[in-house]
Amino acid sequence: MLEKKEQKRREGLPELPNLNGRKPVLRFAPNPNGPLSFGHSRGLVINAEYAKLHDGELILRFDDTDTTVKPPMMEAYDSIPKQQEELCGYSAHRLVIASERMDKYHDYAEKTIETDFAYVCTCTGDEFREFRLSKSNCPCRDNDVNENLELWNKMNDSNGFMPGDAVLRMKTGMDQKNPALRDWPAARIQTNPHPRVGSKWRVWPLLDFQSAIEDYLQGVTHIIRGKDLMDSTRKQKLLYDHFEWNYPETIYWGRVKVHEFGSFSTSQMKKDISEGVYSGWNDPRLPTLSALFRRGIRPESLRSFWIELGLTQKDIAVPLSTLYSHNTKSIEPISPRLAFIRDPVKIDLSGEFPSKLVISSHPEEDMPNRIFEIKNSIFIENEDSGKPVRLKDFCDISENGDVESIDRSDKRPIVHWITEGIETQLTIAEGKELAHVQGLLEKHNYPIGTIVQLERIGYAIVEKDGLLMVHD
RNA sequence: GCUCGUAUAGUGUAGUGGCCCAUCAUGAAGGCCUCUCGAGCCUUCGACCCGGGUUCAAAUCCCGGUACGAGCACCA
Repeated sequence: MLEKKEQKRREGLPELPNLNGRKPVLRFAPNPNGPLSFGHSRGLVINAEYAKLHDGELILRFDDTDTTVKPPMMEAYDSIPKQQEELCGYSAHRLVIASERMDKYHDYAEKTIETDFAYVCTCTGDEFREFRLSKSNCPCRDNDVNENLELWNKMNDSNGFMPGDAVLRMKTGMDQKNPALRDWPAARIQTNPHPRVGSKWRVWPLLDFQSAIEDYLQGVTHIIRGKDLMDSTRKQKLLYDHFEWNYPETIYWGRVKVHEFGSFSTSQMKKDISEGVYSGWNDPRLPTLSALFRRGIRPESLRSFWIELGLTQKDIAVPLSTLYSHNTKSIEPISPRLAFIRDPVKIDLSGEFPSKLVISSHPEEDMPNRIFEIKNSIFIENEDSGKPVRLKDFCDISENGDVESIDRSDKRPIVHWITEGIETQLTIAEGKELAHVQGLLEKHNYPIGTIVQLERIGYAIVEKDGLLMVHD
């Protein structure tokens, strides 16, 4: 009999391919040349969710094998694990630091040489590019194993080759259809000291080699990576084939662009911060995780945001408002209401009205009440003045401040107001600019870091010296 | 140049031959509720890149276009 298949909308992340009852081992491998940013949060969230979903393991790996182009930043080794935990809700099961596993990479590099799957190439980059394009062998390819071993030693010898003089190449074949796969480079010489291990090593593996070896050693079952690394997968598979290892399942995603963030690179941010363009890594204008957290974007919002975007290979552009709508859902129930009066205008009240009001801090949730002692005047925003309005939770007044009704008597606009307040600055990150709005903030004693909702304005977070806009 | 990938409403996304005159979210418009321009609820708008082919039947398979993106680094 034919079974009717129920087609329901799939919720959440798609199934991990070829799991076959295994507990998956996933990894996220940032370069600690700077702190985590919005882009990293995708990899973190998706990998961590899968690991949690299937009771598997998450590996946090520092791919810190470049001391020249992307020199490691020591603080990042501390800040990244902390932020990983904050974002994912649990800390990674394993922490791997590539620079401390160099002996393994060297062992395997030597194995590739000994098994004649690698050779030391002393051609220049330009020379090799020609060979690659013309599918012709470079002269170094004919070195025998012993020659290669000798040259390898010379790469490792501080009196031997200098950076740029020689690289180790995998002998994948110059006749590969895909030019990217032709005898790809696996290791090169760097003499800049590494901040963690100094000058202990001279020959450092490149990503395709280091990552491939480490994934094997860690028993990684599933790799989730950008589709820009598709050729990386193919290169690594050739290495796995040589060692007769099984390559992990690989899932790719496309590029994500957030228009409001424009293009930031870690190195550019680093430069701008040192030049004082930004106040620090958590400057609200920056797309770093610390800035987002500071701005009141909650970890669970980032998680549901990325899960909803899913794992398609499409390159997508998402407006920040999508992230905000996720965030609103999580902060709305916990945000007490406060009045913030921009451009305040004092209104003298006349007529009958109570001298004390107790107003709730949230329309639905149970929160401590706000208590107002009302004297003879209140403040409203200039924009709301000059017309009859309803003071929210208080009374109807005329344009002159005559109290016309305690109960709501008509459909006049409802405005927020305040008896007295503290001169406060609200900071708003608008693209690459910071806008500041002065106003009178209702008295409160919420601690720093509390997200409040400024009535009729939006959400803001309490900072030491004022308010920082979350979003509206 | 070579190689690889992707194409469903404004934006994301579900959907792997019939349940799809296509899902959900977000957005926009309107309404309800509410003493916030917040939250919630309701309604409406809006899409299968193009052209062939296979098939009784295609968003789903095949071929060819087109568009966009990526790799070919001594970065990750």
